[in-house]
Amino acid sequence: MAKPRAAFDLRAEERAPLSVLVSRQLRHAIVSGKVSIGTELPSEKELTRELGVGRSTVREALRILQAQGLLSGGDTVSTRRPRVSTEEVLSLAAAQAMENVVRLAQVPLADLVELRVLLEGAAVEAAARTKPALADARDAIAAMEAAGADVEAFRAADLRFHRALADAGGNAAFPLVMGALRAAISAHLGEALHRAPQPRRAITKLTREHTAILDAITAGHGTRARTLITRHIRGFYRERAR
Amino acid sequence: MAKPRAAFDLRAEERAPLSVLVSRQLRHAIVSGKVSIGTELPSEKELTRELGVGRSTVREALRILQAQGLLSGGDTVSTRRPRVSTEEVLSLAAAQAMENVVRLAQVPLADLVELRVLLEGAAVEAAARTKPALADARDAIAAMEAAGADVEAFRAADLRFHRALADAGGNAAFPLVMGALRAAISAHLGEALHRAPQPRRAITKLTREHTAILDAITAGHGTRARTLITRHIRGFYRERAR
DNA sequence: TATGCTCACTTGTCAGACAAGCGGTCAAGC
DNA sequence: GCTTGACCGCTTGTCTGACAAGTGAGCATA
Repeated sequence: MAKPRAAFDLRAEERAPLSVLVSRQLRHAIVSGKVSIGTELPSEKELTRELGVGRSTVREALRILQAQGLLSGGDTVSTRRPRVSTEEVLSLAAAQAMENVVRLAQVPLADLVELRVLLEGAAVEAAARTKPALADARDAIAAMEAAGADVEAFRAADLRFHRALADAGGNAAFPLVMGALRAAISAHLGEALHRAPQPRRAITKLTREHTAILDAITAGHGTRARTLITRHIRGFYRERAR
Repeated sequence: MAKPRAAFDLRAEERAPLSVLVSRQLRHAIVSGKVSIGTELPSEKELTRELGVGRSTVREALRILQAQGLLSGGDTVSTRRPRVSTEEVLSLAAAQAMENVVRLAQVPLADLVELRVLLEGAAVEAAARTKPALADARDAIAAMEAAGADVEAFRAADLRFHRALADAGGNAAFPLVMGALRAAISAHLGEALHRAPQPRRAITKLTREHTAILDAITAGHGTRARTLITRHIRGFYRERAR
């Protein structure tokens, strides 16, 4: 296709652009842990030399990895070297991917909400059994009580609370899926809470529900916690969604 | 940063490479449905003209969207125009993103399996209530019975069966998450079935379990179906893993 | 010692070049 | 008339060279 094609021994079978091959190679090095999290990559020119391909190719490969979330751009503007992402960034990328699918496939909001109910229900039930530390959830509730009518502050605290619950389930996969779900859901829902006629009242009600859920967990009442959170989530969406 | 910067009225606040801006713009056009699925994009040169940016920039933007799964390369080799992806392709990309996270975050296999149990359990329970058409699942079982000792054929049929169950749950979000999970799980597990000492026997056993699950669903025994599939999945992974 | 200047290096972007493959046109041959 | 083969343009993939702008390190000066 182009000139040198470097020292790659690509099987003629596998017809993929060089840039894709390069990105795969780098991806493999990353996910296999060969280069650790937070590492700065060499400059583009160095990569050009090391990989034996042109800079455009290297750049395209980097862009692919960046889009997949495996690399995240540095903070400075001009000298920013891409770094191997933290899982934080990566799960953000996964969330966005999920959101893309959900939007393109036009998954109904109700289905997303039911999935959320299922996951969070399972998480709180597990938490009631294992009784992990729930300081974060407690803090979040305190923040909600302090929020008053500040919708934005409440939203942030609500996020923290539900994330804490997902973590408390003890299953590392839950928070990841929940994160993806959250992005997809809020894409549907937008800023529904802002449209509430009486934000202060709504916030108070939701906060009370949160407290009840947390109490049920700490008391070890798994089934009750599940019922409460199911009602909590369903109720919220029933009210807000259209 | 570069020369023309085109007719974009980007706020100086938002410091992002032009290629990223372009990709965002295109992404928006896609997910908002402005360009429909399967549409072929204009050639790179045309995009260059339309967007007022250089070809490298356009190419990087396209690569980003491709990595996100929003665009998929055509089938021909040289004249392949990127097309707006089907959800099929997109959910594949989401699956890969999920896999990245899972591997980098080192989510334990057991957690993934439990999540799968939860989802499929809920799906079959729902299916037992709603009794949707399950012809696909039945076909898949027939294919398994015909597979004999052909591990690859069995795997394909197994995939179809479980996908059919996920679909049967009636929740459009399930199959998407399941797809993502599957990629992550098989990344962990590799080709475990191939290592089974007696593939034929293992296949027969699994097929029997599948049949029992399907029967329970069609009989409307939701709880039983859930129990069976839970055992089925857990058992499989307990045997295969490690 | 603190401050400011200069310079090398980096990324972002563009323009131009070429190889290879695909599709259509058009003429020659049956 | 229909098939076949050469040819030409367009497209993608890749490389190279160029330049603007920003960053940071080293160095000179107050």
